[in-house]
Amino acid sequence: MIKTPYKLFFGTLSNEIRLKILHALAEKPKNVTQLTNELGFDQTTVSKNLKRLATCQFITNKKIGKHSIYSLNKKTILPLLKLIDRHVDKYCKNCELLLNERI
Amino acid sequence: MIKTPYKLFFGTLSNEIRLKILHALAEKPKNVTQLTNELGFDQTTVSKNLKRLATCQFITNKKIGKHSIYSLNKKTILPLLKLIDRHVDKYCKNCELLLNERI
DNA sequence: AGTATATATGCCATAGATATCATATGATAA
DNA sequence: TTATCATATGATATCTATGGCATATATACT
Repeated sequence: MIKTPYKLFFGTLSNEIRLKILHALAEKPKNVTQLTNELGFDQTTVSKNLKRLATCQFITNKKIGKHSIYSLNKKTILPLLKLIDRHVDKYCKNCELLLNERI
Repeated sequence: MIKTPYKLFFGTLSNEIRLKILHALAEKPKNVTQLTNELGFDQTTVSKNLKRLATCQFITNKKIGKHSIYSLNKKTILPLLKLIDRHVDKYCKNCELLLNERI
């Protein structure tokens, strides 16, 4: 059980697959099959992670026929990632090193 | 092994204890003992989570004698939390409901 | 109806993250 | 030096989160 929005939201963003999905959707809206082919994960894995991203409203979806098309919520995600990028730039130039050790 | 900065940073923020530490440090800089007493966790737990927060530069520390004083990096953390707050306000008014179910 | 395609959900083994115990290191004072 | 306080680290048991299998649901077409 997730207790706070912060934990829910940041937890959603701390997953490689979900980050890749966000990246893939940054280009343009895509359906599940497209994402599955592009990313190479199981379709059920993609679906579940899409659900979690949608729950957080980081993405939205629109059903058209059999297809479920997901779009990035750019208004939130882009500033969020930009903030982290600026933080890395400003404070974590040597961050690469830390990534190789367990913290 | 943590592979990307995003996963590292967002993972750091998706933990109750670390969020509480950030909240406690928002008030003023504190040392490990103060935080331990205030939050009620084991001292070693507090120390380790402080380390991870410091690794991400979300907090900084200054050693004075035997004491290690930690301060919030307000320039990053405050805008970050504000961004999430605005997102919740804008898109996730009913978010409380989702928090009670597994995603 | 049946078939094919697209997406979603329940279950579960397992990988990953976590808190705590025991212990170590460091710093100050007697 | 020894004792004490403050903080940090290593090992480990436990808990959580995860991806993928099997399956279910949904939609469209014949």
